[in-house]
Amino acid sequence: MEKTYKPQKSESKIYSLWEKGGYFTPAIDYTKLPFVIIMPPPNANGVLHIGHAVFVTLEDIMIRYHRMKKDPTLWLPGADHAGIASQVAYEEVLSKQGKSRFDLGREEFYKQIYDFTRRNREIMESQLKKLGASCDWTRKKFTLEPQISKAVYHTFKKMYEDGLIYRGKRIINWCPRCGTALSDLEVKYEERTTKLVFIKYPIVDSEDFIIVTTTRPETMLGDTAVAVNPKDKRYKELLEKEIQVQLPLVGRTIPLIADERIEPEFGTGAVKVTPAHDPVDFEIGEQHQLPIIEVIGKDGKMTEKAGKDYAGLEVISARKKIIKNLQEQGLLAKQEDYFHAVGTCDRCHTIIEPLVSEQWFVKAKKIAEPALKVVRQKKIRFIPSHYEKIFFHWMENIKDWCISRQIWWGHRIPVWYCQCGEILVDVKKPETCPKCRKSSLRQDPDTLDTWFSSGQWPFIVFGWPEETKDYKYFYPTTVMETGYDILFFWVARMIMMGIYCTGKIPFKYVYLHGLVRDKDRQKMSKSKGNVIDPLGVVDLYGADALRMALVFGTSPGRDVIVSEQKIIAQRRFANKIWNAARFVLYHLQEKTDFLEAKQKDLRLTKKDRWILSELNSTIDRVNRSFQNFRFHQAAEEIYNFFWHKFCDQTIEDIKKRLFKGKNPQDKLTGRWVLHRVLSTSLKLLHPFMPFVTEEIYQMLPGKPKKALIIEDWPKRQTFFK
RNA sequence: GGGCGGUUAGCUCAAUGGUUAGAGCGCGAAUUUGACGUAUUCGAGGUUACUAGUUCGAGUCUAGUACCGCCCACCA
Repeated sequence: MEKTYKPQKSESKIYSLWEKGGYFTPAIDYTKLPFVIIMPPPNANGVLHIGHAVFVTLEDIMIRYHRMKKDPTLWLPGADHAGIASQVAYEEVLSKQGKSRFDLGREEFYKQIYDFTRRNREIMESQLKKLGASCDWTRKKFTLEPQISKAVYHTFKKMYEDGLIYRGKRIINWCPRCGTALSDLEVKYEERTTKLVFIKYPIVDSEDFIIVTTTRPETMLGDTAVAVNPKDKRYKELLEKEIQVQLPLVGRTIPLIADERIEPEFGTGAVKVTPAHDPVDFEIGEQHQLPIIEVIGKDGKMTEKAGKDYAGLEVISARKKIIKNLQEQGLLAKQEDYFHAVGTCDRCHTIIEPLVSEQWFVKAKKIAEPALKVVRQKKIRFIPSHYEKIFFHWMENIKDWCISRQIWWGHRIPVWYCQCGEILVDVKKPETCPKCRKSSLRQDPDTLDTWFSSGQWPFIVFGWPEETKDYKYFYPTTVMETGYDILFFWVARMIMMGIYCTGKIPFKYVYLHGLVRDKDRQKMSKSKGNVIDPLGVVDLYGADALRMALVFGTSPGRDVIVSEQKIIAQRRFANKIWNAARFVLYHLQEKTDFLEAKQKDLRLTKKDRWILSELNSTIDRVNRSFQNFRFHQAAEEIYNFFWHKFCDQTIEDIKKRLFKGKNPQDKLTGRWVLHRVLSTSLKLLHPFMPFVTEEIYQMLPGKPKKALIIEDWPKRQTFFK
């Protein structure tokens, strides 16, 4: 054995030993309940980062533990096409070549991005292996493969027929850069300083004005009313008179209306109403039946309806021009600095334009109710449990979910339009229109929100809606382990869609981990230059050290702090295990009589009995920690036991006996204790540090199994004198 | 505006109402020991943010205060 542990020499060899053994594929056993984790499919638009290493570590720990406990254990790997994210990523690649997706055309673009994601998937797969992920590669899935697409279409059709999916012209979040609608969740609010503008709107047949307050003066061109709170005394008289005001610069007259939603304390208490470009105004407009005048287009520029002075201008330049023109006409009351949150695109940080547009929506409230119910009934448990409250709060206030995206990369919406006006929803293109019998059907050009498909992941990976053997045995799954940052995006949707589609909860436990931060608690990002590349760490210090560093000193739901120091500390531990084993194996190989030794052959000392009892209580504590999803605690227990009890005390103690002892029975006992404690420790350590423990196990004399990965999880054992 | 967390050693974090509140790193000292210098041994370092309560017993439970962080949200 080498003097120090060299992970580079063992890891790939060990991984292929496991792969060749077929240990990652569970045997279906109807007499047993399976333990199942569906891997959160990494986005196929890049390589793995440290955040992925966190989920690999946590999930692999659970998987290896349950596999050793002899539960039929399945960890199903996959990859996500990640609609907008991948399209944005590939458009960046193209723009470096001076091209856009329009230069390629839809078909070619799709083909290229497919290749791009396929290459990434191959890299990711090899990276997962380097991290030691013991997932079942025979069952790996990709969200855009035909069988998955078919299931996604099936769900769309089912929901459409059940009236849960509808098409409507409503106000949505539009990213002018990505050129697509977004769901509310994909809008990130960023605090910015802008101007709060006070504009005088002249009252018709009067010398007076109403001063409105706005942060978006350019949208005034599309105003169709001015609104105040009905309880606002300042405007009581004007409301009673049912006055009209004249829209500055445009000249149109618009009514003064009353609406409860207007806060009298804000600005002057009077607000312009632009149903086409503000979500609240849209609602007010619907209620008061106001016309919708769209003055900003999907390109982020002013439209024809904005008038010839402004048409074609970017929003920002239109704003400047409007302020200037208002000022010239003496209609600008004042301007002040204003600090508030503006919606930006989650992917590209461009300011979101609320626009009225025809899109597909899911009636979320309907499917949210049963999801809320099962969590309230504790049929699904969150770890840590306080995320339940966060989940409730979001689910109780859920709004309709816009699922159509004007991008090319993703599942194309399974809807066909006929010239006769008929809308056909099906899993595949209908031959002819059943109404007019024409065959010139045109498919909806849009694609589905990525989360619409990933929301079905826990069951479509098993071939649902077919009642496959896998589906029947492995679904519902056991644990959904993922980051808290996608609780709403993903977890909530999986629960809703799981119950809706299959009538079953998709998983029993939701374990949420935190974000990875550096030792100064900074989020890791390329621009900050503080990213830790997990594969670089593996090459330098070994996968075991990385895994242990990611679990040590963390707790569920809390952010994970990693530093190189912490990884180095765990590499030292791997080396400690190695060297302890080196010592023990040296003595075990000398004489293997301990393998046949019965209890009566042994003469256990007080210290021997102490370490055996410590081993027992370590097993108990580790088991308890596993039951409570406290993996860090389990890791720390074994670390402490192995290093500070077994190495520091027992090995030092038995060392004397083996070198200087005269009595062969004492020596045999020493070897027996060393073997017993080392081999049990290897099992306890294996879920956390699979490589070094397997490497040592392979050298263990009289090993009962071909590999440690399929060993039996240790049980407490009682020894008498 | 609403909600959810956090505040424990110099730093980053653990701790299921129950011994003397623990790790890692860092710091100080010793040790070349027959597995390990990527080491070992020993040590210093804490009013568990603050105030009041519940309890035989509180870092842990309750209420409040102060800071810090995150999430959600239609003050335009």
